[in-house]
Amino acid sequence: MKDLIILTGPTAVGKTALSINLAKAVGGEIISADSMQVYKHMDIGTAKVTPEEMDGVKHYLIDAINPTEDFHVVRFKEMVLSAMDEIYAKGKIPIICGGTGFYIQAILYDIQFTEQEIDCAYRRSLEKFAEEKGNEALHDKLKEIDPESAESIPAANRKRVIRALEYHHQTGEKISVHNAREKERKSPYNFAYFVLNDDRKLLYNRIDKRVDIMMESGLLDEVKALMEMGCKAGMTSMDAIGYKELLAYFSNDISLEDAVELIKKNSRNYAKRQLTWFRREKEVVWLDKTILKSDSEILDSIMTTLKEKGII
RNA sequence: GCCCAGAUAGCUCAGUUGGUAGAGCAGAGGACUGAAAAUCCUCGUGUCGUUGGUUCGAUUCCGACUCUGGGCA
Repeated sequence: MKDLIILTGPTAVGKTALSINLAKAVGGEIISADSMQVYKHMDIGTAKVTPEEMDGVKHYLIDAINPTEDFHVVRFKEMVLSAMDEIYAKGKIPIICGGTGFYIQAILYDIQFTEQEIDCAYRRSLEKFAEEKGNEALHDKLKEIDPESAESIPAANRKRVIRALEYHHQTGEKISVHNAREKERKSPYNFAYFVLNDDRKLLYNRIDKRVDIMMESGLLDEVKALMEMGCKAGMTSMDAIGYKELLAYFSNDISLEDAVELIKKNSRNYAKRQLTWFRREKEVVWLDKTILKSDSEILDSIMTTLKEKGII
């Protein structure tokens, strides 16, 4: 079994600096598991690692695609798998670092996705149907073909209702069956899964402060430049926190002050959702900064776990 | 100093024709398997500013006091 290190945690907890120290300590290379740092030209708002911070440690999946492109788990998985091959070939250990729990899970448990390309036309027709007939009517369609999914997905969650219908449409299988099957998967890796966490109040303070720093560092100009490249609301990349709010400001929907407050709030809510995700993951090693006070203590704790697992 | 308006959940406020109260936001918990920084679900007891009075009963009516706005001097 191949070794794999995962380092994650809520936004602004301090993953980046730790990941680089860790990579140096174990002779690893870093693969970003961040749904927004993959995009070029989105540096300030995604708090992307700078080349200086990388300090010679190789990073994958950073600045990998253009913000006008679409990105999703399947693409992520393909790219990560090839990066991992490259790293193993060098005899190094891959360190997956980033805050997108869903992406991490896809790699860790080697979740299988369907081969088909997404059928945009079908998706759009469902969207239109919901727009005209309402979420309930769409949900009723799902009830007919896959009652189990309909039971677990609320009608209001249109996105997931659409995906469930789409899955059935493409494969003839119920997505509930697929989900149940994938849930049973055992990881093909000898892995260590670390979640860095801190006191909620401290974390929120750090988030608020970091947003102020982003604004001082020129986030407005960054967003303006993206608009000039053709980025607009509705694109996957422009759903990113820090970007969608400033886009709303530029289209005169909200004041700058409100936009900044919204960025802070959305970041806080996001951090909370991330923690909900990680709590549910099995075999997670929590690194609690209220107990492990210094960087070296955290690193020592990680090294101990890695030795236990035979990774180093 | 005088006049007016407020004082109710962390915040902004609603309300109770007198029977101890509820929205939005913030916040908390949860879900998630090709949009995931996305999308969605659940959760509201608080000396109703303090203190007297009227009343079977006051957060609600009356008085005084304190504080906060605004106005007049």
